[in-house]
Amino acid sequence: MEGPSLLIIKDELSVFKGKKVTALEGNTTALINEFKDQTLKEIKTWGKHLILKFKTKASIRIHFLMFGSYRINERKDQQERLRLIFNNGEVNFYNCSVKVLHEKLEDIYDWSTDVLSPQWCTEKAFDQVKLNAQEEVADILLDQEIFSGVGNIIKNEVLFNVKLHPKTKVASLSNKEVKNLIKETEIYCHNFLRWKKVYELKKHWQVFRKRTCPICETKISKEKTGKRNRISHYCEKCQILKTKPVRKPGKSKVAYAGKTLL
DNA sequence: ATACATGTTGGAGC
DNA sequence: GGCTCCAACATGTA
Repeated sequence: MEGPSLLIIKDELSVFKGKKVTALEGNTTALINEFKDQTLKEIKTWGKHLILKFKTKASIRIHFLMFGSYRINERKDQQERLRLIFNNGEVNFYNCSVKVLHEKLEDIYDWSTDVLSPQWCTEKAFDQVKLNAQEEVADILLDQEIFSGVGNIIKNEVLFNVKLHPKTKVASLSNKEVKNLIKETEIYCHNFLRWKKVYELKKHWQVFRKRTCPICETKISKEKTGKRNRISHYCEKCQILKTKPVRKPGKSKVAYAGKTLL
């Protein structure tokens, strides 16, 4: 479940805004009793976090991880992790992480890193990316402190769109390329949301779980990359592995480490 | 049908 | 203390 999907859930849950929770059920180990008879004040998201904020100021945070799911006014044939019953209906969450937050949300969340937030700040993202020069681009896009909400689908599709090999190091990119990467990530997140709303997200996948490149028909490579060890789907022909040219001191000629120039 | 994957956390080990 | 690695969680899909 990636960031854009949470905006859809947030929207669907808005029917419960201002309603009182009459009962809570489920096998979560989080201490949720305090929310009985409390009024849901606001539904927020931060990246992949779904935050249900109550009038008391305490919140329930849901993270869907890889296999989380939910149903509104409907139950799956499966033990729910958390069920919230309101007078006008109920929501069920499955296989997710549930956490109770007592902190002020502004104290623990920085919405300027949330790609889909109105507060999203591309300049901040630029600075953060530049601070991680040694990282591979595939790893940096999954960094939730920089690109909150970006998941592996978005990562792979964005890297294809900007024609960068997932193992390219940030240090090998020009400032212009970094800015472009950030802008394209923002654009793809908005497209993801738009496409998902009309059930045509998969139709737009170009490399993620695809067999061949839509441009050159080369077989899509699929391998785990980077320190995060997540699958990267990419076209080795269209997506360039940029490497920083090593310059010999005092000479303008480009040297290639380890290779003999003939 | 077996393996993999829209993800993160916490603990072990160094 | 900090860093890295890996198990754990759990289920729909290929």
